[in-house]
Amino acid sequence: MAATGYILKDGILGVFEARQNRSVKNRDGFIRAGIEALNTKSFDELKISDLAAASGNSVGSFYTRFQDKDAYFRALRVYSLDAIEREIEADFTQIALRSMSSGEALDSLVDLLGAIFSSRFRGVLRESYPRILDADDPWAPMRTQAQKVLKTLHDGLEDAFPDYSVAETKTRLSFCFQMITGALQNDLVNNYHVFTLKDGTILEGLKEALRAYMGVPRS
Amino acid sequence: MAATGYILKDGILGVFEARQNRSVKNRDGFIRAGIEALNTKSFDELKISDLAAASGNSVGSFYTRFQDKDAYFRALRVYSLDAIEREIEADFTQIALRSMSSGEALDSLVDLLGAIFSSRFRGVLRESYPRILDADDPWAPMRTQAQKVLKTLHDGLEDAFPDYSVAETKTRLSFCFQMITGALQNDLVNNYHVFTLKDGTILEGLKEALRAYMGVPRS
DNA sequence: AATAAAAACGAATCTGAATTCAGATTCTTT
DNA sequence: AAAGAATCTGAATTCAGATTCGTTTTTATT
Repeated sequence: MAATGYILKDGILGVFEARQNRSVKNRDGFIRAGIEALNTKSFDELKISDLAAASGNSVGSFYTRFQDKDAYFRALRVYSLDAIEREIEADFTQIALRSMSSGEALDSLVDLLGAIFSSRFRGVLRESYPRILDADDPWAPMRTQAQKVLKTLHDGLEDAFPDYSVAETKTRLSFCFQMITGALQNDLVNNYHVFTLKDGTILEGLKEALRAYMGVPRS
Repeated sequence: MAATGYILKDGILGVFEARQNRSVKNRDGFIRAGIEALNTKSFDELKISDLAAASGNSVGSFYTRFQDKDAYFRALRVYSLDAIEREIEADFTQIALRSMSSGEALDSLVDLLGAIFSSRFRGVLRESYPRILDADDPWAPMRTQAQKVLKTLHDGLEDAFPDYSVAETKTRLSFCFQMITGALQNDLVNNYHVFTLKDGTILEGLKEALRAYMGVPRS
């Protein structure tokens, strides 16, 4: 029976199955090192030899786990999106939403995405965007997750915006989601902006703008 | 006297001065080919040999004009930002704004940036963002231009938003600007979004959201 | 504890695109 | 129209990393 990793699910293209625990540790070490390094450098700037050094492994052992550098990125992404998904499921629940006003619910969406984009996975996310159009549709789990979040939000709030029909509300919430991810992805790459995630100003701005867009009366 | 190019200003780091017209044509050919190619590929994917072939030049002649591939990108960027700047100066004027309501003025800002992000320079812009933090501060002309646009807007509209003080109006217009560029830059990289620049839906959404954010009454 | 399968190791090899360079050609100047 | 400067050319070179591979070490099985 194959040893099971506590970190990574099986069956990623180009990621070899680990039969011994030491290779699981090896693999997980590379993944941890990569996720961290991507918060400082671009993927192109990562050298296999540096990753090996950082995780106490050898270059050769990298290639016993990953077919090539691309397969390695796939592993980083699967792990990260998976962890993000778990955090969302835990934090963004129908139950929590029920106790909120429509404005607070919108705010909590902003905060949720803000937390994700400033998490330790931000580097992986940043590098994932330019690969969205790859043939294996790597962003599919993100889209699915976004749909779930929107459904959660919408199910709790379909009648909460009196200015708009149920259908219009759905469309508008989808636009809100896109505005938030647009602003945050932008902030990930840039650094000069007046409003930024670093000091929370971008989240404050988004909250106000989205409340206004959804016709939520001022408190 | 040095031959003067009709396309590129002088004095870019690593771009050699052209003394004969054939080298100006050569250089401009490379620049045109690059701007076009970047609407299809990433800068890393551009091969000097392909650029040479596309512009009817040789690999060697590339290096008689540009110190290296980076200097070439700088040239692409200077040329593009310059052309964008000229278009903005021509289209986004105080005079034009005077004939508009505050809502229409906001709309015209969205349209202006939408036009830029879907112009033939979109590839250069896409590649410029990840280089914003370079030591030579390549984005400086863009920031200057943004300030000018905001000043033009603000000067024409400082009393147009009764909900907000003059200072608050300024801050808010700056946030509007950032929302627009965020959404559009995002659209440049991604492709799966519901709202996109391709069909104008993203511009419509932005217009509505920003009007609401600025407290412009519905028409 | 012997054997075989996995895995680790890192120096050597490979790769492919950027860059160079030694003529060959075209301008510019006198 | 000759001389010298500028430019062009593309095959050869360089180079930074990714990838491989022959050995050695560790683990699992008997």
